[in-house]
Amino acid sequence: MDQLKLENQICFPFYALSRLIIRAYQPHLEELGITYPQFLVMLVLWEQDGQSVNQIGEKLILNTNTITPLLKRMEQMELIHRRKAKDDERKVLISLAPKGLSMKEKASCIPDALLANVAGEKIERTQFDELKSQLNFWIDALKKE
Amino acid sequence: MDQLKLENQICFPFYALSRLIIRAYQPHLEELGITYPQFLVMLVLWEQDGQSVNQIGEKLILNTNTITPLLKRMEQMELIHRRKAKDDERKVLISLAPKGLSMKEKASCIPDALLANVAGEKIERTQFDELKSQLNFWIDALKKE
DNA sequence: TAGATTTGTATCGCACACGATTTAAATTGA
DNA sequence: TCAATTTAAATCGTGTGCGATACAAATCTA
Repeated sequence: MDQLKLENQICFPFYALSRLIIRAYQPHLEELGITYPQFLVMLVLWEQDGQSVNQIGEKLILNTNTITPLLKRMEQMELIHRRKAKDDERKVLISLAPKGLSMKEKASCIPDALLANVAGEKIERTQFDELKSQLNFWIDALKKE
Repeated sequence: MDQLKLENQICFPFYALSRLIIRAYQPHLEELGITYPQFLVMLVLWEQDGQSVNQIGEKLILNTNTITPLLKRMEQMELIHRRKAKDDERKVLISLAPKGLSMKEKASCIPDALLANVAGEKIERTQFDELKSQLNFWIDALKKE
């Protein structure tokens, strides 16, 4: 029955780390006035402005029932605009509002600030990329389920 | 500005994997009638029965404002009992009810079933432990924040 | 081309997460 | 010893996540 011990679970560390990471982000994101999932949406839009709800959801692996209210809150905050696509009235296109666009500069230092805080100089770049590719292997495996 | 690309974030994979893992667990946990966080509480109690709310929260890295309602739901389902500690009336001790205790046997096959489904034979035990120890390094680093 | 199906988004209900605050019991200290 | 402090849970409000469902626009098909 040892596989039922918490310390022997591979899944719990992912669950715990995910929340700890979001916690670590929070003081930085508070200055921007957004949450972590909202920050992820901003990342996706900064990379490519004007995407449909579905496109954003696929990249973040989130369903519309999560993203729709999230985007509405971001619209309220005047970070983004929501408008129907002309070629397909079912689609809702999300684009950056001025406030959301200008936030990019302030956000650019966050990833580095976090790494500096948490890992110090202990993490090597190569070790880092190795870990990331391992994580992506798992993500792909689980997405196919 | 490349560090603002989603694919260059180390944090997003953890966030995504955490949710994908919970998704993968769900069909197995559905048979038991519990959720993933509830399953984690069961793991903690199966390992050691009769712990305080705080003790459980520390192990799962969750605050009482998350655990208290979660435990109340589990009490409703007759999986656990909640009673005040005799030596310290502030503490609420959580213990396994018969239904929660007998669930252990049915749950014992879940971890293996998941690994078999997802990873097939591709994951070596050693690689597995290596990953786990890396995750724990990060967890410890972030818990100290 | 009209009815059936698919697609894109939204809605509903429930269960986490968590910051901030509250309450009551236990402990501390002048 | 008794008021101040600390500690353990609970409560409140907001924001995700997600299964199930609804609904309208677009597409398919007989």
